[in-house]
Amino acid sequence: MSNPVDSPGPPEDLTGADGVDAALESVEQQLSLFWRRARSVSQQLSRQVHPDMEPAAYGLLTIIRREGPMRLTDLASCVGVGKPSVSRQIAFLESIGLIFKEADPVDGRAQSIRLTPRGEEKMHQVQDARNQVFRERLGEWPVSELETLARYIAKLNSTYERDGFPKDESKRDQAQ
Amino acid sequence: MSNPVDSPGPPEDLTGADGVDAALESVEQQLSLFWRRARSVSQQLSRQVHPDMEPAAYGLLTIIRREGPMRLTDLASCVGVGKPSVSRQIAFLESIGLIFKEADPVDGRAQSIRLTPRGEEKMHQVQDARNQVFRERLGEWPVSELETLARYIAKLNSTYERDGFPKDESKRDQAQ
DNA sequence: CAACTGGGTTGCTCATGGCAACAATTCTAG
DNA sequence: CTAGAATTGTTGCCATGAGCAACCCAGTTG
Repeated sequence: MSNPVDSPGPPEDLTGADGVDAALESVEQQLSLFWRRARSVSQQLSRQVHPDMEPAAYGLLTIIRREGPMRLTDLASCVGVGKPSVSRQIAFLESIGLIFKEADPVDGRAQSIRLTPRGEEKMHQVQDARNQVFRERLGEWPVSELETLARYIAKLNSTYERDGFPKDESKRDQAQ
Repeated sequence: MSNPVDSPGPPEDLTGADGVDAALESVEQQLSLFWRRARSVSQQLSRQVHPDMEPAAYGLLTIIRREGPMRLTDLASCVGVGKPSVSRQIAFLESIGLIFKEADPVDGRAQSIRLTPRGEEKMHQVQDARNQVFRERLGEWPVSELETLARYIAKLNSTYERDGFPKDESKRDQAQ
């Protein structure tokens, strides 16, 4: 923002803040639109791949699977929502046998949430199906673009991280 | 339950599709995370810029502003949600005096939705404030990345378009 | 022991959106 | 010209997901 960089590649030679402003506006609008559409798409997708699997639940499961057993609070803070929501989701997932809660031997209050074998299995199926759908939608994209997109969104996500979520306690700061 | 959706041995020809697969998975995960986080961020943002302005309403207003007066159905299809949702949002926006509905002289059923002067004014304020917030968050990004991000998300959005939304036109009530 | 802290759950409410059913209007046959 | 189809927008009912507050239970500390 401070420095009008001589971009070697792209020819967008807009001077500093102007270009940033325009670009920010584009990002904002596209993001806003995407956010709104994403709901129906995500529900649709979830219903395709597995009717039992709620869209929100899938996100939790991927994290648990990727990060290994973790406590509910960590999970909540990782996904960026409050504990109550996660608690309910987890309760549901436990009720259908995809995860189980294991008491932490060290800390009696805490609990390790982990996938059951059936959960692992289902995740395989669902991820397969999801991958297929995504490939139908984005398969024609050049790999480099996909990678870039993933990287940028990850960057976006990490940007949100440093600002704090309604984490229910400790950091319930309300940006004012 | 038994498993009605098992796809037994689909041709897993990963002929060079490995990279695509991995990239798709990244995109999927980041998108999933983003979608989940975006809600709280968006609400937070909306509350900052203007407490009266619901997150969803803002999206509608930007579109109306950009595209000019339009009918409710077009608006709904443009934003990718059903008519009922938009109808309610619009009713709310009208109740707080940001838009008004003008009867179409040609088609008695239709109505042109347009911004009131007050709506224009408020949009200015809100957009200013939003821009500021976005700049705080993304201002350090190189312009080229912002532009690329915007372009990719736009591409993503257009990808969804061709697939159709729950547009509510497809299935109609079957007569008296 | 009591008091405090931190992990998780539950009750209530809100925001958003879908589907179905509806009223009002226009269009299209016969 | 009139009956039925189609379209525009509205409303009722319900589902999902999330937040806040209040609560319970286990550990920690004095």
